[in-house]
Amino acid sequence: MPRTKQANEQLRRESAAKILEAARAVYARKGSAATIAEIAEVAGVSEGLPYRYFRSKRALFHALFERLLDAGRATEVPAAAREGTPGERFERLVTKMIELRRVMPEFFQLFHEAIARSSFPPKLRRDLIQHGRSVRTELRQLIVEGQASGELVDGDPDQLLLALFACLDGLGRIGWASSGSVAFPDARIFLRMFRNGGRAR
Amino acid sequence: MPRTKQANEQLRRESAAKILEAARAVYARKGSAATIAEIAEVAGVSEGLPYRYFRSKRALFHALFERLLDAGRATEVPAAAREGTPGERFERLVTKMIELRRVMPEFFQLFHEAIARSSFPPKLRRDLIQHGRSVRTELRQLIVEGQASGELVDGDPDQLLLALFACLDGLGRIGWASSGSVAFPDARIFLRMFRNGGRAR
Amino acid sequence: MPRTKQANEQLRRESAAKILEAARAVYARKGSAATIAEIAEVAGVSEGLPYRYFRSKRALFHALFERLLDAGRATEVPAAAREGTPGERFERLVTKMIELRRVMPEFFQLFHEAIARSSFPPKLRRDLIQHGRSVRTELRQLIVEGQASGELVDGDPDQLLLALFACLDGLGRIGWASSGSVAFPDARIFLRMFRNGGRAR
Amino acid sequence: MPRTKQANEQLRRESAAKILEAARAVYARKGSAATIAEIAEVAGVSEGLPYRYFRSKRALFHALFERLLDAGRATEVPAAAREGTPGERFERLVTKMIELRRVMPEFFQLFHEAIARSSFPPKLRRDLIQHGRSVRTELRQLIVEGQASGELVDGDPDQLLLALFACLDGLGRIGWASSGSVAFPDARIFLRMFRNGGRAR
DNA sequence: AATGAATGAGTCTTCATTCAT
DNA sequence: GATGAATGAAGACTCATTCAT
Repeated sequence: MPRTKQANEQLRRESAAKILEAARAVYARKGSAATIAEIAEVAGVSEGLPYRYFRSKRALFHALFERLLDAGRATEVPAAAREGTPGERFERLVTKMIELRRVMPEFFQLFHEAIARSSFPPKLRRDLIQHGRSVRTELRQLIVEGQASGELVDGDPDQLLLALFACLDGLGRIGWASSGSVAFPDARIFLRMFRNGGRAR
Repeated sequence: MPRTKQANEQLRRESAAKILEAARAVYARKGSAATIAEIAEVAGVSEGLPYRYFRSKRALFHALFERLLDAGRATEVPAAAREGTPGERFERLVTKMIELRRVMPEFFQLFHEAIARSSFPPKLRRDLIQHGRSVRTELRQLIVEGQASGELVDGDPDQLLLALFACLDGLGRIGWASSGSVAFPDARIFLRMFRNGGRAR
Repeated sequence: MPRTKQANEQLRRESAAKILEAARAVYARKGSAATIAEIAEVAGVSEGLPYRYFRSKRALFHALFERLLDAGRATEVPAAAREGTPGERFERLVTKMIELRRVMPEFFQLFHEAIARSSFPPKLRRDLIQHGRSVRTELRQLIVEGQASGELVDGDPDQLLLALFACLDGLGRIGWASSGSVAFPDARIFLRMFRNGGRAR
Repeated sequence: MPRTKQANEQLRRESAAKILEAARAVYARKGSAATIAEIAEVAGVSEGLPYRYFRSKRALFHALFERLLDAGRATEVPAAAREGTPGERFERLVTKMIELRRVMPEFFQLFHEAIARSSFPPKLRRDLIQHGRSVRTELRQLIVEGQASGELVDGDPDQLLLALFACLDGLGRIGWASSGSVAFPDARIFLRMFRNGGRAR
């Protein structure tokens, strides 16, 4: 007697998940030199199975990346729209972004691959870049407002933004390399870069 | 009539240099998906020539990386041992390190590949990690001393060190991605993270 | 409660027939690039079912071909042995063979595959060739007799036979390509090749 | 010292020719089930070499087919444009076409594959079909004219055309199967189908 | 009896590496 | 010293076939 529809769906979902998870793990270790054979081995399935779920190796990674992108978008966007002074909102948003680097470093790793490698799926790449740009725009706006209110340090907003993203990128890399096992610096250390130093001003 | 010894030497050195430079350029664009065929084309030599100078593709990249490592070591190490208070030496060293990220980002890109990819030549990897560790140790020492002298901000030195390296990593990535063409944040922005904000200002 | 023996038999026969029919349809479209997956889909059954009825893909096609061969044999052989002059019997037989090309072109398509592809099941191939040879022998005999009686045109009987089979092959191809939908030339056109044109007209 | 440009070109031409010739031979035997491995073996080269000359297996066959098409076009087209009555021109052209089936049956084999298999390269397919259509049109015109002049037999020109192409297709198949080794029927046998029988008309 | 998820051997394809010139 | 045609091992991908349900 054939399996029930539900049982089959369940099986398929589990297999696809196993393969995606294995792809993530192997990709983390080997980058785009990851082989299907190794992914299959890590997933504990045959070499052919990934092709029943993804048209090609490329498509498998595409699906993986899209999933990460979704996860990233889901958490990051709503964080800024809140009450409070510009400085408070800036600090809250930066703290949130640092936390994200700790929790899901794959997303940010991916972000950089997408920008660096021209072989990356163009649509996904555009999405990622668009996403990055919108976050950047929002942060710059907060910096300018925070400077006006005297909460944030003076200086070229673009330089400050660049410095902030350097820190964030670096944190993403640390998170990626250590997979959450290593200590992560406290957000307040970074906020000191931006807070208007002392009352004397 | 054969060429003179010197002329031959000269030719050899030029060819090897052309190939290494091409390898660097292609590696920057394609990562480890770089092919010998493309490197040869960029270098303007035949597909077979790289094998007269390097035993294998691996050896070619090994040589490339070693060269970068040498360049990195040459500039970075001597910079710290100098007179001045711990805080001054710390700031000088950090400024220097930031400058290096701008000038030779390949080196730092390489550094991270070495750590991330298990396929990296082990000896070179050890060298790189050793180098990183020594820099790290030196900086940690300076932080501790700077805190003692009241010049640097209080807090867990390891967290501060981690934060510093996050910034440096991020700067390396920015430098690598933009190949020197984009604005680079001023070192003083980062130093604000570490300077004891209260009185000394 | 199990189904009755008869009901089961019935089911089995229907499934096998569905699969064979689907195999024929897909084979017509894709040739030996036909896949079991597509045949199953066309038949509206699962991918695994064909293996309950046929040991292998090869065996499935073998069964299909054998069925076609049976059908061909059933209609073609008895048609010739009849009364009348040799010329009349020749014309009757040729007309019948032309008609067959129109009605079941698969059989003749198959015939040629069998001869051309060395991968064809040898036993079936032998049967097909044997069948062809016997038809050929009979026709040659009729040509010789028809020439003796003055009804058929003079000339090398083997050349005439070859010409006849060229026409028949071509008609088979036309029938195969058009699947019965296109006009088919009248048998009398071809008979003109063989009829002794001078007096009897 | 490197080979001269000419020597290299010579080598390349020879290799490409060897591979194409092997492809033709294997394709004749196995159809589209031909493998690159076998083609390479027949050509006496490595499995990888075909890919230095053709982007893919498909492209290799495409090149092969195009070459056959060129050869076919080169000989067939000019044959008709000549003086003489329509009947004479018709007979000359048909004789020529029959001869072609004997000399280069691959071309006509190909023609049918192109029409039957939807996987065939579309552009090439269009070319082949276009070529076939133009020949067909020309022959039909000659039939109509020949009927008007009383040289050719009466009857539906389309049926006569169909009968003619059936013969030609069949002859192509005979030529293909036997590779020139077997006797080929005389063109005059076929012309009898079309010649207006006797003076009595 | 039937299903369809899973397997793995066989092909296509790429590319580091060799070698005749 | 240099070239680039040729090799062949490794990796992507397909699909006939198996098997748990």
